[in-house]
Amino acid sequence: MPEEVRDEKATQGIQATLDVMGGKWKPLILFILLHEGTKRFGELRRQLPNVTQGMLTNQLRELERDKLIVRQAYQEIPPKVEYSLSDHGRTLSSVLTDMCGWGYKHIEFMQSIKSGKE
Amino acid sequence: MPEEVRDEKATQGIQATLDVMGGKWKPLILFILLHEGTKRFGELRRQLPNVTQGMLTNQLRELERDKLIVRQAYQEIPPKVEYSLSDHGRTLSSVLTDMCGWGYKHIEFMQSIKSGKE
DNA sequence: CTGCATCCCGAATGATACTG
DNA sequence: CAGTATCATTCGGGATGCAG
Repeated sequence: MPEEVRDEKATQGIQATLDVMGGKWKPLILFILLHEGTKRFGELRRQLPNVTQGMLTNQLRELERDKLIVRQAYQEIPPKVEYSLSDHGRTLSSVLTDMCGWGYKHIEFMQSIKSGKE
Repeated sequence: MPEEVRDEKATQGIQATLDVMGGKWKPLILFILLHEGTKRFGELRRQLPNVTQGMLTNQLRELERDKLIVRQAYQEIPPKVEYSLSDHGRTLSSVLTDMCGWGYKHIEFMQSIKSGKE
């Protein structure tokens, strides 16, 4: 397989991952659902003080569309909606963990450089 | 450690990773440098037909700022500049590979759903 | 050959008010 | 409580022309 094609295919995979969890709040939402299980809309909202209702709804809709989370609505008054990771969403766990780990090493690396300069 | 704090820290790491490789062309640039080693500016440009000069320069500058790649300029006429992964940049390899792998599984997963529906 | 500066656009994000 | 609608804003991405 020519290099260009292989590179392009590799990037497709990475791009797909980025498309799915690249939103500004998606990583945090996924992380919360991964570690704390099912959450109601209001609970998520309270745990994400800087996210507006509209944005939260938006991000949740996209995650649902991409089959990473499951939305369960109860037809009650008052309304009640619960979100949880799907089985497919749980397969993101290792990637999420890896990125988290690398990110921390990166932050430390940058700080070590900074302090070394000054 | 309270849940909110742990979540926030976890997200910091993920966010740092996203900041660093989240640009539209960065994953591909990193992948090429990872697999093919040092490249001249013009070579990269030819391998990324859809990226404008300006964007390529931009992305390379950011990657350099984040210490993922090394820029070596030769003071010649005509100018010659080579880019290569730094040691730190190479530590991204496993993350890149993981994301690539998950992305592909995701693409297949979505296609299996689509074909199942129709 | 390589890179910078400038302008421009559309998408993503965010604030606010309203509804079942 | 959960969600929609609308409008403002910010920002990444892209085109073009110039420069060392």
